[in-house]
Amino acid sequence: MTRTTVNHLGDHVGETVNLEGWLSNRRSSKKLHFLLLRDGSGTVQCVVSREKFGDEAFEPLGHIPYESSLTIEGVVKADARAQGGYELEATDVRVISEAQEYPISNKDHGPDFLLSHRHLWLRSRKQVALMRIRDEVLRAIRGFMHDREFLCIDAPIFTPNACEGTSTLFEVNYFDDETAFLTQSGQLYMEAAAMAYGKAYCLGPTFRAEKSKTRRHLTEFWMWEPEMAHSDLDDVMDLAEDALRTIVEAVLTNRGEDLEVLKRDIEALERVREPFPRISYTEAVEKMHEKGHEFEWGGDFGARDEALISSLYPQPVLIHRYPQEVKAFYMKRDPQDDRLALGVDVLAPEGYGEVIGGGQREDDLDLLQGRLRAHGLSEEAFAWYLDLRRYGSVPHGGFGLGIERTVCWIAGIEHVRECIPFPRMLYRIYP
RNA sequence: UCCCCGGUAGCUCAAUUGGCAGAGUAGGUGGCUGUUAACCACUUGGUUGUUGGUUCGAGUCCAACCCGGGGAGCCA
Repeated sequence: MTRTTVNHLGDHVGETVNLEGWLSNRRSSKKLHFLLLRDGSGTVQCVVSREKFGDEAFEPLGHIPYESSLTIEGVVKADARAQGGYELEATDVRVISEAQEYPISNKDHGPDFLLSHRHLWLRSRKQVALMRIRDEVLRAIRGFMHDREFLCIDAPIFTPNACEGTSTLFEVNYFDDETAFLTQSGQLYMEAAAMAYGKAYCLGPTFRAEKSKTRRHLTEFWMWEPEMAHSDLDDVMDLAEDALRTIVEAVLTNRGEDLEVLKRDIEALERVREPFPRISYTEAVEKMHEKGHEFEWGGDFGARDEALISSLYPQPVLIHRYPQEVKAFYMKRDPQDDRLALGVDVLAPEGYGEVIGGGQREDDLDLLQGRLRAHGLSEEAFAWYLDLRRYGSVPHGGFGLGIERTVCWIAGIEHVRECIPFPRMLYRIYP
C-alpha cells in the first residue's frame, strides 16, 4: 500500500494509495458521499459509493463531523470534474478521531474570532498558502545569503540595553536584580560579526514594545539583517535591490498556486523584475512639493508621505540620504553634505510601506563617541561596540528587512498579523 | 497615548420613531441520479459586552467601565 500526500497524487494515477488527513467538507446524495480530505499539501475529493461500501458502512460516513482526522484508501483517478484534476475512489475510510463541532466554517468570520482561533485558522486554505509563501521567502533569503557567501551568525535575543536607544523595549527580569531587554535589532552584533567574517547575517525574532495599532505592526516580528565589511551605501542599496528581486522571483517561480489561492495580482509582482528607482530624501521632498503635498525638509516621512512617494513607482523605491537628525546614532554622515546620513529605506509598492531600513555605519571612533553623547547614550554600555572601531575599523553597512511586511506585500495581504503563524500584538497574546 | 467605528444565537449579520429579538449559516432529522461554499424540507439554539440611569416599556436613549477593530504617532 502506497502512502502518499495530495500534492503527489499525479504520480499514482491508477494505483491504490493511502491518504492521511482531515475532513474539510462533505457533499452527499443518496448513492454517493464526496468527502474532501485536506492533508496540508492540498485537498482532494474522495468519492464514497453506497454500492461499493454497502448500506451499513456507507450511512455513517455521511455524518462524520468536519475536521475529523481520517485515513482514506482508494484508487487515484484523473477526473476533469474534480478540482485539482484528481480524485480518490475510496475503498476504505477510517476515522482516527471524530471531531467535536468545528468552530470555523466556510463562511465569513471577523478578525477577532479568527485571531482567537489562530491555532485552527491556520488550517484554512488561504492561511496554508500564506504560510507556504512565508516559508518560500525565508528559504529564498537563506539561499541568497548562502550564494553570496554570507555567514549566518545569530544575534542574541536577550540584550543588556537598547540597541538604538530610541524604541520602547520589553523588559525581562534576568536573575536577581538585573534587567534585560528583548532585542529590538541584531544589527550592532552583526557589525561585530562582519568584522569577524566579512559578510554576515542574522534572521530571527525582534521585539518592539511600542503601542502601535496598525495593519503594519506586530510586537514580535522576524527580521533579516545582513551586514558587510568594506562596503558603502551603494553596496548596501545593491544588496537590498538584488535581495528583493531574488525573493519575489522565488515566490513567483515556486509558489504560483499559492499566489493564485490568495488572488494576488501577479503582474504587479512581475514589475519587480525592472530596476528599482533610487531617489534621495531631498528629491523625494521635491517630488512631494511637485504633487502639492506639504512637507518641510528635515522631518521624517509619515505614513501619508511614504504612501505618496511609493505610489509614484510600480517597483519598490529606495530613498537614501536622510537628514541625520531623524536617523540612529550609528549612521555615517554623508561626506558630501554634513546634514545628511548615509541611510536608505526601501518602500514596497502598492502602499505596503517600508520593508527595509539600513545604510552605512559610522566607522570613525571619535565621531561615534560624539554621536553617543549627543544621543544621551552611555559610552560604557556601548564600549564593546566602540571596540569595533578601535581594532581595525573599516567602512561597512547593512540593512534590516521585516519578514512579515515583505510577505504581506508579496502575498497581497491586508494585515501583517496573518503573515506570522502566531501574531503578537498590542492587546493580543493568545493563543 | 490620541482620534474614529463596533459589541445581538457557535459564526456572519438584521431589527423602522423607544413597542412581541429575526435571517443566513453551523448543529440535528429526513430527502435528493457525480456533488463543487452542493441543493430541498423541517428543526434545536438568546442574561442583546458589563454596571447603573431615564421611561408604562430599552437591543434601541444617557453615563461609566470592559473587550475588539481601523487609523495617527513610532518603526521593519
